[in-house]
Amino acid sequence: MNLSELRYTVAVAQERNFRRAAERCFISQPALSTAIQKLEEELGVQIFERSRTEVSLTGIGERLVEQAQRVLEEAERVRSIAREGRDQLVGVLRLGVIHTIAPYVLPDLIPVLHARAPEMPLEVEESTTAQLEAHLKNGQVDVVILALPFASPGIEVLPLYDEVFEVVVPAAHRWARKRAIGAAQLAEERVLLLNSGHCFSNQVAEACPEVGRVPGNGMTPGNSLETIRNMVASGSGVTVLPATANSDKYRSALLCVVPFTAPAPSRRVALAWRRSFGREKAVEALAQSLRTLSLPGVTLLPA
Amino acid sequence: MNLSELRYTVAVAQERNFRRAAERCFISQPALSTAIQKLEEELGVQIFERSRTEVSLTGIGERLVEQAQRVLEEAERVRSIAREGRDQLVGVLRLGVIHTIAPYVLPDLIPVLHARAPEMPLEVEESTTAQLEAHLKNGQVDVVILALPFASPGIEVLPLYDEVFEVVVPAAHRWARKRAIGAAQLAEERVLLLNSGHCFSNQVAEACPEVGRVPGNGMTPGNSLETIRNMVASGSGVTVLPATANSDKYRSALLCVVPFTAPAPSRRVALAWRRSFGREKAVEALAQSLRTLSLPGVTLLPA
DNA sequence: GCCGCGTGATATTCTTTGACTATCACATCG
DNA sequence: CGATGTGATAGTCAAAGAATATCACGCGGC
Repeated sequence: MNLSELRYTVAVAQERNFRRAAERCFISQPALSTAIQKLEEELGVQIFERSRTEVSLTGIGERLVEQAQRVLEEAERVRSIAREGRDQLVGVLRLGVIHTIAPYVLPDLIPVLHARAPEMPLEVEESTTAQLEAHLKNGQVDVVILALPFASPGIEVLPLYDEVFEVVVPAAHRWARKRAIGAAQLAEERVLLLNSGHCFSNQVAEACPEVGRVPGNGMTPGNSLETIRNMVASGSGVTVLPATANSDKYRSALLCVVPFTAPAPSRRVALAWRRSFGREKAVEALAQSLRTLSLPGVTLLPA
Repeated sequence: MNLSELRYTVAVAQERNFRRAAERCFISQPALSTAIQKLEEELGVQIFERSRTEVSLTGIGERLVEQAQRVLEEAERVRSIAREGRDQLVGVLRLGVIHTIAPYVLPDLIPVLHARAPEMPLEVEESTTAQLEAHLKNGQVDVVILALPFASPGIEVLPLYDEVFEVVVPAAHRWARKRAIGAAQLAEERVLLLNSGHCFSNQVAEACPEVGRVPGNGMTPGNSLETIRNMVASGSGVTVLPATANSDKYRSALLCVVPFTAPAPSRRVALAWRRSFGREKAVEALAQSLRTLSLPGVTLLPA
């Protein structure tokens, strides 16, 4: 039994004539006859009574045709579901974002992406790179916004922009008026950083090796740069933040942002997704949307 | 898209592993892979995400699999309906019977046939041979009980039994005490018969040509031999009835039944059905049931 | 860090299936 | 009685579906 046979059966039932039914099915009459015979044989039941003059349904044939129609309708719904799903910009996109990017990029990103792909709701997971990598691989998220370096088998990576780091000190700090600060100078201060589960802390430590030598650094619990910013404002020390975390929105009278002396340390932000994730258009829409945001301290990479 | 592809898709969705799914479908893994690819291609949608390590459903894939299952369920119901219909002794049998047989045979036939085929309800149409032939050919009835001669293209005929004719006269009639009456003698009397739409009247007229010469004969309106019997009881004339119409059940003090002198005229009763009517078992059950009735004046024919 | 294992994809071959054309057998109708 | 229209049958062929053999690629153990 296959869908063609059911389609032919319904056609014969409606036309009550093999030739006309065959025409309607775009096949020859013998092909139709043998198809119906094959189905009747397989089902072990006579569906039609053929006299020379006319075709009629047997009692059981009537029930079978009715049910065959139901099968064909449900099959048609498969096609219609597929039609709906054809647009890659339709359907939930599960997006992972590292803690040190999410709060500073998502508020701007979401409206832009929504304008570009209005039928693609986001489900956002904010976490660490390690966690997001695992969830990316097991399919719990589809695309991740993270900082390089990052590589993983089966995972595609698209670098998007570079973002400089900046020093944040209390407003009353002796560095508050400085034009720029060298990385080595950070060794003089207590530098508050997120714990080492966060790539950003490691990148700061790498860019400013002197920081690592100061005891008490890098011990902050929690996952939020905002906590650190508050601690700095309260005079617990200084910190280094990515530029997007220092946009006007986060300005405070208690804090001063001071750039690094050139070359300022920075991180490269990228998208990552499973190579097998089929919705390239969705990834592209996300990348384009991120590129159109004008974020402070950010240099776009060529597409 | 065909049912196999849907079946394979559901299997992969359940196993989340092409090899195991292929095994469950009794096909090779490559065959499964290509089948799924073909379906995805046709639908223009990716159903599964294949990483080296595991298979998972895309968003649209989940909906498609669910719908595919629905299609398969409905297809399975086609098979189950066919299974039910496989028994030819299940389902309505539309039976046509001529007026001069129905009232005398059906009351005995129905319980016997019901015992033989309890799941085969009868729909009975009582009519003339001409009308029944038309209804048989256009499918309004399936099998007909009638009197020979009868032949029609595409119609199968099975003779069942011979039934003698008998003369019926009022109890006070001068023939009431006779042992037998010759056909020619009927010319002496007013013989009441059904109108010529009924084969029985014609057969009587043929067996007793003298009857035709008496004016006023064969004019009875209506389709019932009982009307004629009542007319005879009331003294309007005499008549000829088939033996089954004279069983004990219909005996009356006002009437006497007198046999013809040998060789008594008779009619041959038969079944007729469309050659294309597939339920030979149902016809056979009907024939066997009729043979087991012990009807008066009836001689069974060899099967 | 390399090798073996398990995964799905691909290439090639072969069988099966579905469809075509040509033709038949049969009933109907002028 | 021949013309017409019906579904069935015969013979042929191309396309679909499946099998075997093999590949490419992650992963996990040593």
